[in-house]
Amino acid sequence: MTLSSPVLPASSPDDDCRFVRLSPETLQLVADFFKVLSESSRLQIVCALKTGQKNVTEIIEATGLGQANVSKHLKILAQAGIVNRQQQGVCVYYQIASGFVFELCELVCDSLSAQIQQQSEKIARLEAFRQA
Amino acid sequence: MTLSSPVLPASSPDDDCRFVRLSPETLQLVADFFKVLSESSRLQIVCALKTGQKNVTEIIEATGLGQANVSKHLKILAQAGIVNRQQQGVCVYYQIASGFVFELCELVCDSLSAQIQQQSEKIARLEAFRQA
DNA sequence: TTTGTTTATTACCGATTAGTAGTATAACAA
DNA sequence: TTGTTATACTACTAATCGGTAATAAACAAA
Repeated sequence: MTLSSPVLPASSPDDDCRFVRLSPETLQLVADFFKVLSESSRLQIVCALKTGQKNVTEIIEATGLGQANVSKHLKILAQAGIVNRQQQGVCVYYQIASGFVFELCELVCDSLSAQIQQQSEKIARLEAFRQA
Repeated sequence: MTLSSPVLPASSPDDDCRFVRLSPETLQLVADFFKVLSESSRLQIVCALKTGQKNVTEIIEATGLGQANVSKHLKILAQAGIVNRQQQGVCVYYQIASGFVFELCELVCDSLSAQIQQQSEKIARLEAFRQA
């Protein structure tokens, strides 16, 4: 199951460039998904849920964010399919819908680390050159 | 090379939850990276560069975006380390810095496809239930 | 020099959004 | 019923951001 859904074009086997042919509408969907993850408050909430489901109050305590704020962000995360909502009596519990989010975040972390590593090596070389 | 850089905490071998322990500052870095990819115009530019390097004029033609707009987005993409800048005479050529971006986008595409697939199956079941 | 081309930058407008205070609603307990 | 707790919702403000027109700078060609 990759890109065989009705709205996303199918990829041919000998084509490693399927992302190039995506329509503007599909790109907008992808961009919208990235936008959900482009707010540190929402990433904080996602992190707080990594160890298991939490209700809203527990999320508020874990993140230090305001109640209305958390509620708003949870709605956005739920609409994006990143978290699931489950009512249990008075409380509403939220949990990560798929570990996929963490895959994404760790890929970005790795990339950022590599980038920073490269930059510091470049600076070190420049420094060595300046000394000589 | 994963998270051994100075600013990002190292992960212990038996820990598959390194993302949980990231500091707010690191989360902000990750969020900022996602924000760069959260605009369909920038994704269009990335797509246009998938087949190889292009100068600004070629990118403008490929995407249909305005010149000032493309220039601004290219600056943002370059600052994020997603594209590389290379001056060749009068023209400035840009190219994708790492195929990593496409990995990310295709992961999101796959996830969105799966999501849409699930939703249409759910609707189909509801429809079948309504008919009966 | 003058003209045209390529790219970057600045200033501005309109739209979006994060955070918050206040309010509403729903479930439960006393 | 009354009060309390948990969550959601509704303006509202301040800040951010995308798109664009205008300008500038660098360079090539006539």
